[in-house]
Amino acid sequence: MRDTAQAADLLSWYDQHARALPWRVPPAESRAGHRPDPYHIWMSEVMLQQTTVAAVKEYFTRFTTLWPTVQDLAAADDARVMGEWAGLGYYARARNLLKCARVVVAEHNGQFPDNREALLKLPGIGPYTAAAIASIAFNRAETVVDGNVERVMARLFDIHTPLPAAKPELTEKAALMTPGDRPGDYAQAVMDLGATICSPRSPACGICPWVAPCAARAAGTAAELPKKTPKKPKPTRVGVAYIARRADGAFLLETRPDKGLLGGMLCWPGSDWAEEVPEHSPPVEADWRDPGAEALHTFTHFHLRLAIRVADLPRGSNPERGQFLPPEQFRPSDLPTVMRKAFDLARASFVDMS
DNA sequence: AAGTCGGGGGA
DNA sequence: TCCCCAGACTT
Repeated sequence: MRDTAQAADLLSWYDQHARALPWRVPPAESRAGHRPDPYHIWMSEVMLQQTTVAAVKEYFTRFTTLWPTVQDLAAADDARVMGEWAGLGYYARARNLLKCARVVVAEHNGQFPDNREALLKLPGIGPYTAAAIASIAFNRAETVVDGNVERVMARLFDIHTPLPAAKPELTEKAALMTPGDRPGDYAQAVMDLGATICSPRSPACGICPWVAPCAARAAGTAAELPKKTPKKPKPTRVGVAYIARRADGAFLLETRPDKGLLGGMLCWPGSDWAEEVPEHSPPVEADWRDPGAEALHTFTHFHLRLAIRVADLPRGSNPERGQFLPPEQFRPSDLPTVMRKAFDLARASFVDMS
């Protein structure tokens, strides 16, 4: 039942068209038996969860430069790692990244497990990432099922069941296609195919190595697959953020609790976010002014209109919330995007800031 | 099974 | 605008 001929067709396409990526071992070297650093594969795969290759590249280079080994990362300061992750989103990934690095060092002698089952036990590693590390880093015949693979399989077999209900069936088909030879290259090949040729809107069937066996191509349904169950509309929430600067240039900031939205991230103190601005008081008594602009931002499941208040504080100021960060310890790039937007709008209100 | 959790780029 | 992206985790 397993189809090795089609896998071979895809692999020869990959040998010619594999994208050069910072974490990737090119197919020529892979065929020669050279394996990538499991630490690099793990790092890239976690960053790539629901995130585009283009967005990940810079972060991957930065992280692996700052922390070249899993031991380096395990020893890193939490706030530093969260700050470097700022802007990439899904911040639970960064918290789990650190947890996972520390487990690998403490319980696995600094070596990533080489099989799917053991990898699955690690924080932040789910079915996809476990299969990706096992196949790509250790060349095990595990099947990766990401958004690309779901789309490719739905088309290859002309499956009209909507996602996520179709996931088990698509996973089964993907497993049947996975070869015993070069499974790591095959995993990357099938994802490259989905990313470059079997694209969501207008698939380039004319140059697809799998055009012959593709059932959706024959049926003329490729562009409308995979079907997905409709998603809910996003409500709008509102809130207020308070940006205060002390006379010595220190800003009043706080670190969010690990759980929930923007967990563990450096943020401006403020109200909760709801349909109406919740009852609240500013983090410190001050002459708050309104810069007259709101930060507009869209999260996964709601839109946010974040009003801003700005104040200059005297040296002896005693806030009820947050802590002062001196200017040499405050990098705006450590803020999640919505908070950086708010800061950019507030800058103009501090007359002596550019 | 459904909800939570970011952000950006392309159509 | 809307959709998508090398998903994981919680409820």
